[in-house]
Amino acid sequence: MNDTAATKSWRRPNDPSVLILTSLADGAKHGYALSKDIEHFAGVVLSPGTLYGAITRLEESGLIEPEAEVDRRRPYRITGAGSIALAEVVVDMARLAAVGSQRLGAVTWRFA
Amino acid sequence: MNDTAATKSWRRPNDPSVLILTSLADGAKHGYALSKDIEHFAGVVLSPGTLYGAITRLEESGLIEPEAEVDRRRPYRITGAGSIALAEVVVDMARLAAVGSQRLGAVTWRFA
DNA sequence: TGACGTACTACGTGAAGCGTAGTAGTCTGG
DNA sequence: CCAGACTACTACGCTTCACGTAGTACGTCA
Repeated sequence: MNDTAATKSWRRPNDPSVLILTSLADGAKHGYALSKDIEHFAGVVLSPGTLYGAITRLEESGLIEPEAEVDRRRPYRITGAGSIALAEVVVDMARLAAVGSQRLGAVTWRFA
Repeated sequence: MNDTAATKSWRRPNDPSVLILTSLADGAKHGYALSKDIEHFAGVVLSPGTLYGAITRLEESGLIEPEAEVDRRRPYRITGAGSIALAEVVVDMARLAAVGSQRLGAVTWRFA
């Protein structure tokens, strides 16, 4: 359907990548701030290994890029490609959620 | 937030499990039919290894259960626990998609 | 000054995605 | 009537990633 080669290569795994992109979508953040933000909006705590591993892979894929290091904070910002990829994933997730709820038969929709 | 122990243990990986549950949500199907249905509604082709591996794990988790084998078709049906789990995932996905689209700033919503 | 919060790096393990190959039955058409 | 396509799986192996644990280091506040 969609699924460009680039998309496929990083969308494969779970979702820490998606969570990171989502978090960066409203402004650059460094690792620790990311983990706090994600914990806040998704209720998921990513351990350092997961977090920085995913960050490294996202950077290698060109979906996020580092800003100038301040103190020992290394902030990252989402790239254009990253925004596009995130948008695609968001649409896919929404569609899948729609199909799921439809097939389950009228799920009570409540997201705060 | 939510995330019961059971949920966590199988939600970890990617999504073939979610796709399978979604597909089974509107009726029992055997492996091959599943793969066709998933290809149809999600545009994703799962290779046998992925498909039957995920099926096995879902069965071990009690989220789906086999029906009587007819011919050489082994149909599976979603269990109560499976429906609940799927509903949770659907809500999570929808919420994540909502946050993502919000942060991206008004994504054009179009799911056929 | 020592405990706590911040901000990472490094490393190892296990599980799962994914593909490839192989088996076997059925069904269709030339 | 047999070759090829479709159906429906099983078995195996590779690679990647999630995830955790441990460790380093700096700042701050009591």
